[in-house]
Amino acid sequence: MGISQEISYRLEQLILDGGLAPDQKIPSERQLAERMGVSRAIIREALHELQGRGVIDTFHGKGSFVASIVPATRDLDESGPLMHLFAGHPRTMYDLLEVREQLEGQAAFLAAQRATSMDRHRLTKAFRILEETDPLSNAKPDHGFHQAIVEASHNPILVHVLKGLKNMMLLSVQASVANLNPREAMRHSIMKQHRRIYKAILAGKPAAARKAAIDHVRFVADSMRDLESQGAEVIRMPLDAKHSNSGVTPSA
Amino acid sequence: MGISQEISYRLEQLILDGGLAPDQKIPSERQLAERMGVSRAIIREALHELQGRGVIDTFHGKGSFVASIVPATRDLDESGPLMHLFAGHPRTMYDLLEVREQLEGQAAFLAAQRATSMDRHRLTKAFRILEETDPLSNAKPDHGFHQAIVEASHNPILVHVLKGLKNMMLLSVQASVANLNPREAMRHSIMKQHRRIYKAILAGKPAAARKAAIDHVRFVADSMRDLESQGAEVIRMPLDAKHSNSGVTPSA
DNA sequence: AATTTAAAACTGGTCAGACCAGTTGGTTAT
DNA sequence: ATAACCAACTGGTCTGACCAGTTTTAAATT
Repeated sequence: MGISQEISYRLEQLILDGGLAPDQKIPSERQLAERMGVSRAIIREALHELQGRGVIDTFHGKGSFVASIVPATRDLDESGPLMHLFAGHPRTMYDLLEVREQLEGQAAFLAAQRATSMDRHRLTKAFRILEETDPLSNAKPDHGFHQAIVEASHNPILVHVLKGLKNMMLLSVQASVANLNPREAMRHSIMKQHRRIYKAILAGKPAAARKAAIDHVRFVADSMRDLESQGAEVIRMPLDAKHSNSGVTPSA
Repeated sequence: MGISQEISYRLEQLILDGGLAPDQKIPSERQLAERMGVSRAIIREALHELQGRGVIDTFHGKGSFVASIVPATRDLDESGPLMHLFAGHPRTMYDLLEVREQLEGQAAFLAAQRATSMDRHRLTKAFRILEETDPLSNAKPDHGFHQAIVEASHNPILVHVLKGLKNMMLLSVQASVANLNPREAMRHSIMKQHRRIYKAILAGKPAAARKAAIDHVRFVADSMRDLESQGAEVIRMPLDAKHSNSGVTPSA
């Protein structure tokens, strides 16, 4: 074991021992370096390791903080530690949609055959809000609707996985639906798709619900693809050299 | 995000997408530094992050290597509390399978339409090993086969999600397939299913591949359900730190 | 020639000091 | 009081050197 490992171990120990509580600030790299009698490079390497393990989060100019153990279901604030990794890759958006397609489909399927009366009530409520809002200017209702569906599936794993994917989604693109071209035809299509999903679930038709959900996601994906081919800037990709610190700021 | 993160993303993507296979050596730090146009310090920090996530292992004087799949990656450790919540609840197993069903299906689908010649080669290799081994006494070949499929899908997100699910799987039950009742009929069924998946992918028939994969997972799930109803002890929950191996040895 | 040995030539590990780039808070000028 | 500004934080990156294992190469010995 190198010194770097030892340091990360000691830091981790420090955190776990209660010396440092979640969201608490960690001493600066220079301080740690001096206090532990080691170069700053080592400290940085150790911190990166902890960062990789999701133990801490680091912010330029502010410092490093102990990661909160539980994401706390906040809106778009934080996502899984590992999730950040894929975000920013150009292809990631479509990779995500390919996975989401199936999962949303399965969620709708299960919802259709498992939704309780309370689920149906919540779903209806979410759907009404959705219908009353412009789906292209506000993504939240859309969010709520899909969330209601997956929760009605009564599969915690599914809920968890989709939540993770949705977080990644937000990191890859500002807001999937919101960025779509506000053409009237498209707006109408999306509403129609939502209604189709909703009705299928309420009617207790799993197969139909699945198909409707899959078609919906696929439609969104295709729309984005079209937009992109038209030169619209939907996807950010800071991969190569002159990356310009694009897009999503955690605190905003 | 800093350059350091970007580098680790790029490396990660490279590894997950099959550019670098497990146990394969990663270029030296100095090489990477020059090739990616950054300082060696950055490379080291990026590597430490991957190291923290268990993606790679580093040895003084030798180099860094892609970690073998086996070691308990802290991947979905983000769901730490979640894990503890889920594990122990028998239903979790089936929740997992419900999700996996779709994902494996999608993986097979994509593999069928995207697999390169190298993918096919790896898949074939994995399949041969699978056929030569008793699927009920050793879960590793099964693992390898499914892994080869999902990697051939060329969707890093899918790879990641399925890996996470698989980890949760291992926590819920020692070894899904391995614990099945070694009835001759079942053994034959499973082999047949594997072959069906394999052929569909090689033949480039996405729809058929998906169906085969879904049927396979569903079959396993049903088998477990049957077993459980017969009073067999299928579901275990080892999550505790101490008890190392009481009962079934994962044949490590 | 075959074998042993020693020396390059790798690899990662650590250090030092410098400079860039965000963030923050206090001081000053308005 | 408010705005503008500057100084002192914070992390981010670069450079080049040197130490410490490992492997390869070439010389020395048998």
